[in-house]
Amino acid sequence: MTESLQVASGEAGIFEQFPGGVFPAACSSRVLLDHVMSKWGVLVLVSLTDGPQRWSELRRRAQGVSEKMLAQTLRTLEADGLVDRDQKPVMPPRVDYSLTPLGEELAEVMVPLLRWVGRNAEAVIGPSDPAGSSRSS
Amino acid sequence: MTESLQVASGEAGIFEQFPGGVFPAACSSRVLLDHVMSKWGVLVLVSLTDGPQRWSELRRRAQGVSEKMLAQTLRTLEADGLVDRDQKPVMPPRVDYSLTPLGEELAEVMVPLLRWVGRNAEAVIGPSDPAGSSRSS
DNA sequence: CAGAATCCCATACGATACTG
DNA sequence: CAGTATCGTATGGGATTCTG
Repeated sequence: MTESLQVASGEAGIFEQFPGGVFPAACSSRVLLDHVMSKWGVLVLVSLTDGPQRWSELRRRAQGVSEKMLAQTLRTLEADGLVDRDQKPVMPPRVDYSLTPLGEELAEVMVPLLRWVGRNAEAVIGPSDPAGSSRSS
Repeated sequence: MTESLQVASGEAGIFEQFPGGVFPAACSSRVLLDHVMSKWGVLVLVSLTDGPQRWSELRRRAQGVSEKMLAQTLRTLEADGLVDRDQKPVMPPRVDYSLTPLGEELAEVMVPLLRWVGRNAEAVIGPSDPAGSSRSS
């Protein structure tokens, strides 16, 4: 039971990498983890899996994202070298976002996770009960 | 380029599952995604990969987590059927947390992502510059 | 169309104190 | 030890307005 996961992941456990804890607090891993696992970061990255997309396209596909958060997310991912921004000097302006090679690499390990969530969400959470299991405080 | 990811993930693209967008807003997938990708949810799940652990152990390993957030995270993950809570009726109290079979399944797709982040964090973020790439607003 | 800037609120989160 | 309860702050994040 305990070691099955480490075998399944193909190599030794993740804790050989970080013996003291999961990830040391306040290290670069935590920062990147927060960027990448952020609510909108995940959706943007996975959306771009489908190929280069424009701003308005991303807004539609990552349903519910505000302009502010989309801009902030894209700037963060771009600064991290995961997303490429291609602005065409035309009028009206046209900007295409796409995954960098590094971003594609990340997406390769992200997509299986998303697919798992998609498969198991209804069984775990329920058909349509967003309030049911998010009772905080 | 565009389709390489879908090939790499072993099956068709994730968008056959959700043609309209990444995930429809306000559906169960989003809820589970938020639970699972939450800052502490990730660390707790991955920490439990190493086997059953006690409350105080989890607090130490998920460095920086507050008691409040650890409790909240564990309750959410338990309600989702990802984490099992085993309270022994002894004094002083002893509680062991472990992954359920479903949780182990999730961890199997989560660990590769964490390993990728661990490998690439320094190259992407920098050795120790948490402020450098998180300039928001 | 593709954003930037501003305002403002909800809540995520941490610190502290208390309990079984 | 393993939590709960309460409080205060920081920040995430939406709505709106403005610009090239």
